[in-house]
Amino acid sequence: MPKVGMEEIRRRQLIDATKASIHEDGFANTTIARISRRAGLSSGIVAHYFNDKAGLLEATLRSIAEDLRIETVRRLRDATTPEERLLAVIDANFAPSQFVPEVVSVWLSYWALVPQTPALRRVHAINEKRMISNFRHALKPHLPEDKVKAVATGLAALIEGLWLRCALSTAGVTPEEAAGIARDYATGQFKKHAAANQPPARQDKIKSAI
Amino acid sequence: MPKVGMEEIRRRQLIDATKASIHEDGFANTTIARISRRAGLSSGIVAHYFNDKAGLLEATLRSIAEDLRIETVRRLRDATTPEERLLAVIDANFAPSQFVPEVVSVWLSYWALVPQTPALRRVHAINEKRMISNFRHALKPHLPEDKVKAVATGLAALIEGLWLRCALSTAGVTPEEAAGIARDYATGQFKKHAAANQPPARQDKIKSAI
Amino acid sequence: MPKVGMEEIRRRQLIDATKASIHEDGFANTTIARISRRAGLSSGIVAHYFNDKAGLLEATLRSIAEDLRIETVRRLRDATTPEERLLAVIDANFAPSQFVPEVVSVWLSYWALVPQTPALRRVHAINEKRMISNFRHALKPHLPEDKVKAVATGLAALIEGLWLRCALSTAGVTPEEAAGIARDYATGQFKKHAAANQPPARQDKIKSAI
Amino acid sequence: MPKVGMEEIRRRQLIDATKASIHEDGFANTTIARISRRAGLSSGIVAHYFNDKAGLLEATLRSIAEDLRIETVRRLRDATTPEERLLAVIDANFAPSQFVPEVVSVWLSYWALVPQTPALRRVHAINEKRMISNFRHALKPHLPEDKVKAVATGLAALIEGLWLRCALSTAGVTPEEAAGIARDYATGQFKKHAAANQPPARQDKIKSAI
DNA sequence: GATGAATGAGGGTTCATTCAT
DNA sequence: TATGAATGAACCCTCATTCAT
Repeated sequence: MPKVGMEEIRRRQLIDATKASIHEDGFANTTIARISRRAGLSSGIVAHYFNDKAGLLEATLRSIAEDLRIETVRRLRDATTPEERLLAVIDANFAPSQFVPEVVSVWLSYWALVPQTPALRRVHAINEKRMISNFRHALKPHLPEDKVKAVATGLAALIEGLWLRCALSTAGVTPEEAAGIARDYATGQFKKHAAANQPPARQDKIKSAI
Repeated sequence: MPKVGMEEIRRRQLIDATKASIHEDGFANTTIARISRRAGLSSGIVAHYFNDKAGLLEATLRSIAEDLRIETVRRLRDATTPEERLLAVIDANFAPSQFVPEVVSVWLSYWALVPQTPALRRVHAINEKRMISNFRHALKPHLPEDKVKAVATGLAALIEGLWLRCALSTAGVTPEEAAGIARDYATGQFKKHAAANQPPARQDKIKSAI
Repeated sequence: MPKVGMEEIRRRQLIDATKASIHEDGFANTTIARISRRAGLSSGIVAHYFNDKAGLLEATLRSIAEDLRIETVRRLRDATTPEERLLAVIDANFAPSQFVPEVVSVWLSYWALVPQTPALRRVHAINEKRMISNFRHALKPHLPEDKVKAVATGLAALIEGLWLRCALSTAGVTPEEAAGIARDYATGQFKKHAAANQPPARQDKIKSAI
Repeated sequence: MPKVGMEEIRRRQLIDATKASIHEDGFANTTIARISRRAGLSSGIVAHYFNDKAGLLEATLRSIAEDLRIETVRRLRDATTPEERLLAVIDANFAPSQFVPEVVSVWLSYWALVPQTPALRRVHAINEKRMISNFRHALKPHLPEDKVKAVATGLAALIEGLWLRCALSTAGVTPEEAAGIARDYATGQFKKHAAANQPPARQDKIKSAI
């Protein structure tokens, strides 16, 4: 008599153990044996629930990507103006649940795999598209058409660069500092454009929104 | 009597082959067998010149770090004002020799190893310190003391984030776009501060420098 | 649910195959591949049960040392007089189970490793201590204090020297011949002393015991 | 213009370095690289003078066997009676030049190779034959025909067993103790037989010879 | 006579995978 | 549903050997 709901529990256990192992042991030392030991399960269980080591790794990436998505969606629900939307997306990326070394270590490891792994490439492309899309929508009303892409790209790059430092710097960056830097970049871009092309009132509004 | 000068040639061959393999095969698939085959040499040669696979990998990282350092130093020689120095450092990071997928892939792979590899950790710490130090010196004259650190951090993050996209994006960012985004961030920070705290003349000077 | 009791079976299989390989292939040619092939198992099995090749080799030495210990203990149970004890120990060393080329080859190989292998050094020291201790106890009642050590050493040396010949000589020594030589040495030592220091009656008793 | 006499010098250097390496590094760690480094020469030199690693190893064994032979021959020149001859052979085996750990380590390592190495097997057989032959000749006049072989075998075994202890025992046996034990064995065998089959006068003679 | 750069076979080891239980 | 024993391919590394100089 198979227990119901076991599948979800086991999958969660294994994904969590994978994250922990990538962070603490390093990706190269993340083996099925270590993962299953951390999860308190046998090595065979991975094949049972994920078919493959690759399957577990992919599921783990999907998991953190999903966490970020949820964090973003939740904050976007409360945002009404484009500015608020922009800041909501930024803040989601530096939410405590995302800007912790354990999670960032996973992102970092996966980035290194993306170029050569078709499955991860697809997942990554989707994630990227979503983030950029969010930024472009929020930026569109305030920037000239030809600037939108560059700023959106810059913002995404800045966020990932700050994540990187979170994982790599011994004297790390705090989530608050990181969020501050990213917000600063966004507002700087807004102001610059507003000063040249828009009435001052608009600029104030932006400021207050931030 | 053995041939002289072979050592440097062989080391260069192997380092180049390592870069190529990391980029094309992926770091996880970069084996001594593949590297030496690419170099047109035997597998034993790696032990001969680098002791270890780890030794070759470390030498490869040192190599690209050194290339960046040289690129930076060369540009700094021609820079006279702080602004020019800042832009020189930015441009060095997007020089054609650095902003190519092959080199960026190596950076990417190494980032993923840094947290668990003491030797790479040291190399990374030195590189980081140098980059940040360059930025802080260039930013100091134009920004209030308490802003310098954040902007320097943001600039470094932005650069590495743009490198990341170079490695990961199928529709990649061009070096020119990337450099433009980074310069834009720097000038934005300058302007913002100049507008508030400095005479307009100063601002013009900045603009012209860029 | 894994099969129970497999561990002991596999360990025995591998230890036996190791002995056979050392004897037939020579220690230098005793590889994991050969051992496992002899055992009819895969090469990975060694790591599974012994961690290491070194672990298997150490276990093999412990095995033959243990066999000798058991053989000795069993014979000592039936020995009542010191003379009987002495002969029991001697006979144990030439028991059919010990004085066969296969087992002696293992002893021989290990002797060559002892000086440079701390783990084996410890095992060897224990074995030596036990053998010498057995001899000293048995010799004590019949020899003057200052002779005991030399005779015990001589007896141990003689036994190991006879083992050596068992392994090296094409026209080998038979267990019976070897045991006869060792017994002869022991009784010679007894007699010599008895003739000088003890009443004839005692001497007869020794003779009869032997 | 090739230097004359170089060959003998080089061969000696390499053989000495081989002995040192076997003793200090252990046989398994005795590589051509280590040997030639110890000798202050290049690795290619071994092929030049010994063709092979095997050739060098065989030459090294021949070298210590030859040293023993010379030591024996020298002592036999001064021996006139059979007893003296016997003791001369015994003493040669415990001469300072032979009973040192370095030389004994080499013997030990070679014993482990003899069974599987035809070339060494031949060398060993010759050595053995010579030693046993020496003993038999010396023992013949004093022992009944049927005892000679056993005692000669015992004596050879005892000597090699004592060598073994020299190499393996932490609390080693001194050459003097070792020689004493071996002499004791020989005289014991003589006495035993003399007591039974010969006039007392003969026995005294033996004693004085020892 | 002598070097040491270069080779490549073979070693021990690791580990994802399979499968009987 | 879950185990872990067993496999064997692929890895890194060592090292005897070769050979141009």
